[in-house]
Amino acid sequence: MPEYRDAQGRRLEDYPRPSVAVDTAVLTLESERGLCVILATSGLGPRLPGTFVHPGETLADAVTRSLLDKTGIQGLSPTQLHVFDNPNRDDRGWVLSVAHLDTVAPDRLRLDHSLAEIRPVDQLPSLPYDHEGVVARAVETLRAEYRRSPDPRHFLPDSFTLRELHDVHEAIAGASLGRDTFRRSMLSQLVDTGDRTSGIVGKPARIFSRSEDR
Amino acid sequence: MPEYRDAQGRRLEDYPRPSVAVDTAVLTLESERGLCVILATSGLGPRLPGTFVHPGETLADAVTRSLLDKTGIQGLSPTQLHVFDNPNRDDRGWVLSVAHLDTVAPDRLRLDHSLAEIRPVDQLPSLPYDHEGVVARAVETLRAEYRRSPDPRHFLPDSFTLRELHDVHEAIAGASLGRDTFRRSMLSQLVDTGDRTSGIVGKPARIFSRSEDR
DNA sequence: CAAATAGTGTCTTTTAGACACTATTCG
DNA sequence: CGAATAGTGTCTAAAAGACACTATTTG
Repeated sequence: MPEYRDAQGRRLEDYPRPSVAVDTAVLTLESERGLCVILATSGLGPRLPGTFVHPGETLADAVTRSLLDKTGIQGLSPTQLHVFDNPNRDDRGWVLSVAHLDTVAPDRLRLDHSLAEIRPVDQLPSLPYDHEGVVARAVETLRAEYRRSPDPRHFLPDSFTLRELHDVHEAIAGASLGRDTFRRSMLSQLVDTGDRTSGIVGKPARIFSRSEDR
Repeated sequence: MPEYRDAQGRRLEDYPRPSVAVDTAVLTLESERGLCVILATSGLGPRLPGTFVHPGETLADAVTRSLLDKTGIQGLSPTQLHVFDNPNRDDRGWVLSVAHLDTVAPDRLRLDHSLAEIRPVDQLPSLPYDHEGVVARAVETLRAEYRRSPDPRHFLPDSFTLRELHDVHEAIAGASLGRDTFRRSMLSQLVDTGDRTSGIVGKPARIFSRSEDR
């Protein structure tokens, strides 16, 4: 690649540049405690997992790498939320941080408990930098996604009952949702597999799957 | 400030860092052509106004500076849209670009026409980098804001008639909106000033103002 | 059969949309 | 007065919400 120089004969590297970090709120569901976030616990007190972005990497690459290194989990589909850009937000110098949301289904969560802990989003400890704001944005973004679509983050397996989907939605919304309206709005967005549950008390439930990849 | 060093005794500046740019889709309304975007026209072909972020600046500062320098307009309230982060997106090297949306009311637009032109968002020329995607995101974001609130970007002055508001919403939506439903949904979100229009044909219209700063 | 859960039918309330009709101004 | 625009009243259709009732399973 021919080296670039601007009108003053200078390269990009001759101008001051910020360090760029990523910080990620990984949200998951727990049956008892509802919507939770994963916090790294590496001596300095609880915080969101993050790292500096390396050359040749995308932001999503950096998120995935930081989650593996800092919490032992396999990242999925990081979504950008916001760039925190206060020039004085980090004592170490000029650091921009790109906040992300990621999600992991409870049954796929393999967490290294020596590195991380799981906390309900409404019972957070005090977090450094802008991390409490990141969690708030992550929760609001996830709620907006689930208002539009049955299970866009695949918290459930490929097929599931309406009851299971209802429980997921209530956990994410942090509120109860009304059986009738929920059923009607979801039926039009799901595919009936024709199968039924069996082996548990009560009338067998229809088993549905997502249409396309919603 | 004591100089920061990490566990390897290195400073932040010892690690590779990207250049960080901002690019902004400034949207405005024209009575005949509807929703439009401002394009810089500086010899290299039309493109969104942008600049590299300087030390000590926020991203919003950089947006404001670039708009003044490249188009002669005074920026208002830049909103972050997305970070474009493909490591190879710029020939000059590793450059992240933070896309922004800004808006300017037609009567406050003082454009330097030797530097910039105004184009309807549905009649764009071919744009470099990710700039067509930026415009698309900007338009979608603005439309979402106006679905939720009467005039969050203050395209209209402090007081206005329902007709004027209706025209703004149709221009932004790029579609006609239905007089009755529009009226009903807006009345509950506006404050009746008690004044009426006068001097124009037809029944005088009530003049409303925004409640709070919506 | 009793308890538990799934699913249906139906009624009411709310909201969206259409549209005719009235009201008030200018020229 | 006629053209133009603002505002109201009312009807219908669709959606949201409540709730009783039926259906089918396990233990």
